Amino acid sequence: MGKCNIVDILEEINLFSSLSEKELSELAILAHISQYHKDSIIFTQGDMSKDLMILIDGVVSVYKHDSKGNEVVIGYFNRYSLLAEAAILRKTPLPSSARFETDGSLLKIPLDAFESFLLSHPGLSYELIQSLLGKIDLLQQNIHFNLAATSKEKVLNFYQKNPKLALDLKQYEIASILSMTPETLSRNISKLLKEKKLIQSSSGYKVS
Amino acid sequence: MGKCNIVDILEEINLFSSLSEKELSELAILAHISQYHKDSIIFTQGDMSKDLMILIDGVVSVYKHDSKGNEVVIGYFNRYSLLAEAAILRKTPLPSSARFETDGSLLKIPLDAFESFLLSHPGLSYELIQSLLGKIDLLQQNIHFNLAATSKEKVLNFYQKNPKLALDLKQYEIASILSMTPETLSRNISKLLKEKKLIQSSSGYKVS
DNA sequence: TGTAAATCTTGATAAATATCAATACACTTT
DNA sequence: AAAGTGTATTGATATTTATCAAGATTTACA
Repeated sequence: MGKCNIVDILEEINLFSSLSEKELSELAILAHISQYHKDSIIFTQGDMSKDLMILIDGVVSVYKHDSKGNEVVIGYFNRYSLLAEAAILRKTPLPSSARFETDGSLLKIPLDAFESFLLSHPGLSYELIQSLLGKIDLLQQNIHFNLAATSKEKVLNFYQKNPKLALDLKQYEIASILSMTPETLSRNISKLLKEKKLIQSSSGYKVS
Repeated sequence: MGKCNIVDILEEINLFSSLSEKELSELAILAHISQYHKDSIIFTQGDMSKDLMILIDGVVSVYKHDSKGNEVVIGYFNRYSLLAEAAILRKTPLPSSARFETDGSLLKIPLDAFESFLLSHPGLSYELIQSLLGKIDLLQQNIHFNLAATSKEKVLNFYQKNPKLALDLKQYEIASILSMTPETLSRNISKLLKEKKLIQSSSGYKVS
């Protein structure tokens, strides 16, 4: 904490790519970094946040609880992801909870400071808009896919799009992301292996 | 077309609420309005659009085709909705198709003109960000809901959230939005009527 | 008003996924 | 190597939703 250079970190974040060194150091004064241990809860559904949060290190899972109390994982995030930015910027209660799955750290910028910074730095608005557009795109893909796809298609798509994540996660964790049971996932993996759409490698499954 | 005053229309659009009369008339020079008849196709999945599109009048349905070729309606839009803004602003192919369900009209602003206008009017960036955040919120709610909900919950939720739309649409259209069959919708309406969670009124169903 | 077309409902059956239970496998720890 | 724990697979069954087919109801309009 004390010894990390916040400017160096800010430089890596796409959202801030339009800012000069000088502007970055102004921003650095507003921001601070917090360290977290594995399994720390970052926020809980219904919370309000006064800080914008950017994940700097580690893996974070974002999840909700369904009507039966089951945890449904919405997604896993890593380095330089904005967390729950829509609710935070709109000052509405957070729609989900988040937890560190590994040790990690978070950059926090007080929302009011960020907002005035935004007003005085038009280039930042542009980057923020791009970032939000990217998010909308992802969400829309997600919706369309989930509407149209069978379990088998979801499984294949997951391994195609997240080969790296697939290696790290347990099957029951993948099942939770795909909102199906581990049994259904297992059965569909078997089918895809038989159809040679997935191939088994030493440490997991690969596509093709 | 000839006789509508574009400035008057622009004034009604939230996105442009921060602009002065003078700025609105600058923008009006860039924009134009097109009239459409019922059933006109506005764009087709895969198209690129060089114009930002804002719905001025009429009802537009946005839809995709699933793997079996069935049309899946993603949503119905009315007055002052931005259409497919994420793909258009990112200059990526449109992820869905859109069609007028009634006669109507569309305001179009060439994308490059809009972009330079955006750069020179920071207040507009702010409004655009708010609009995008609202969209993200909606999409996230949609995802979370669809993950967790049974058909019956989806039906009840639809009538709660869209009482007005529910009156206008045929049941098979509602079924398509909820991505279930008309039969399933009909059976769930019956159940909800029995449980008195929906009440039958002269011209449709109401909640409670 | 009467008829045809469109829409909605109901029933029987099929298909997909969840649930529950048992077993198999893999990785630690000793 | 054996025991134990966590994870994955398999089978039997239940539940949910889709599909197909037939009827009932509503709407349009001639």
